[in-house]
Amino acid sequence: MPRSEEATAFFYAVYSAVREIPYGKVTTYGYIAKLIGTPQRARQVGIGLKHLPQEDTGARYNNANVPWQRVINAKGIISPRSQPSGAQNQATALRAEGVNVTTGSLGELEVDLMEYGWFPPQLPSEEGEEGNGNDDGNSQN
DNA sequence: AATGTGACGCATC
DNA sequence: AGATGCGCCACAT
Repeated sequence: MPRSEEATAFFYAVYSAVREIPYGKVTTYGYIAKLIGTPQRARQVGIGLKHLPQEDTGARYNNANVPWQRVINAKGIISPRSQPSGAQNQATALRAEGVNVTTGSLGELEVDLMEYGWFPPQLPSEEGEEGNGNDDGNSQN
């Protein structure tokens, strides 16, 4: 693992938090950052997912046990900066679990956060990890 | 070692 | 409304 201890620990916290996102729900990079106690590091959350290991590397967190597809940006749009087909790939993965992904006129792949967003409240003294995660958080209106 | 880039988000203009 | 600036900091060159 080519990263510093600190970066590795941060990435692990990210992966661990992402694993808490329920099937068929999505959340944002910024929210994951907030959940692990570093609300200003949404960008680093993206970096962590970008470097999520392949399943066959044997890494304990990998693209098979971390639902990376459930993380999108705060605008409710699948990050267009991934691989050329990466965004489409992510959309396909989300649709496979029942998430309605719409395509905008400019090709943006959007998810309705009111409908599918997962934003449970986190306790002030609870950072790094949280044992619960039951609320599905969608309380529109 | 230094600089540029970027799976982001929010305040401002 | 859309555009720009800035904080954040791991990684590639």
